[in-house]
Amino acid sequence: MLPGPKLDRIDLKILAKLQQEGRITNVELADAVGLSPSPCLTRVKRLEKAGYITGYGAHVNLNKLGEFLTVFTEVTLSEHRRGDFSRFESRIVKIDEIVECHLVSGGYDYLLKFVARGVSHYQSIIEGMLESDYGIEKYFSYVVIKSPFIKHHFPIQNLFGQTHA
Amino acid sequence: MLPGPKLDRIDLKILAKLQQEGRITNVELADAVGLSPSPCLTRVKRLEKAGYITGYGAHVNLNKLGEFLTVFTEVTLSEHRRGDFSRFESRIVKIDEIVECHLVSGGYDYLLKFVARGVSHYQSIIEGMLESDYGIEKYFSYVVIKSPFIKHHFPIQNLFGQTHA
DNA sequence: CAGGGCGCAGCATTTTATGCCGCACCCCGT
DNA sequence: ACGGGGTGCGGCATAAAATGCTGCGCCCTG
Repeated sequence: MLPGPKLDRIDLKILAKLQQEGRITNVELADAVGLSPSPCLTRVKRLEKAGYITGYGAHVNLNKLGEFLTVFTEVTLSEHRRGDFSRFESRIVKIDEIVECHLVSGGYDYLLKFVARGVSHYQSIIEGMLESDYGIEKYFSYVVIKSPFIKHHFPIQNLFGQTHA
Repeated sequence: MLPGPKLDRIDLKILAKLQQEGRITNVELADAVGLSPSPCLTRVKRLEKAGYITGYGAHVNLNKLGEFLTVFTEVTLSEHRRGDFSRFESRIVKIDEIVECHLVSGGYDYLLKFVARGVSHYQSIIEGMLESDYGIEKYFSYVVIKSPFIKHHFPIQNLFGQTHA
């Protein structure tokens, strides 16, 4: 038994492949994982329906679109009661420019990732958050100068099997 | 052939759509952006070739695969000479478990994102980096407890037009 | 050893991808 | 204003892929 309840080796190969080539044809995918198209498609549909695959997306090169600003922002909430977290989360998810939200352990509460037109745009979003009742005690911004790499996939092969390969 | 004004409104709609539905059929995409399939496909191919679209990927639900560890790590290099940065970057890109690398302004140099099997796995990777000559002066780890949301797309519509729509 | 269920390959049909063609529109030069 | 050239679009024909159906072999179980 490899992973959780119902994923075999072939399922993992499918996930790994689709993670890196999301628009591969089912015919090619089937060949890559050693199945014929029919059962391969069946598995993909099953993985989608079961929630292992939550969607597909093109990787758009932001830098080619223009000069935009990416910022990682550390946020500390002023209160840490039941509800303060969910309230904060439910509000920021509506802000398009906040593309990621992580609750972390350590010196602060949330690590957010922003994508904005520039510093003034970013600043206006932050100010809006401070003025409204988001429950923010303090924040700190780390402007991204460059992203040497962003792999759009995690190492499925390393997360499994590595121990008894 | 300057890289800027090569994209018209339709191109942006294509990018926005593919960002969120990377496996949409060309027929549906064409309909969504108001073109017939032929010119739509031509544009997509052009956007891919020109580097606006760098690839496609499935969004795999890591949590459903098991209990894994995601960590954001702040790294400060010991030296900041020409070459120290590129050397560091060229080495860490080879580590599968490091899925993102951002050079930031502020209190440290790099913000890295790790995905590992657990703390011991993460620790072994970090130790390997410290023992080898990566040029790391110090680091700090922020373990991700939960990721309330990760949008796999940035707000193309907001980054444009908002100012002169 | 026999019965039942599951997953796979093969096949037929529908849908999509892709390349080709002629037409309309726009920009330019005359 | 008129004519020529280039670009991009829609329509059409063909190749390829997606999809649903069917029968077979394997494995578990009694």
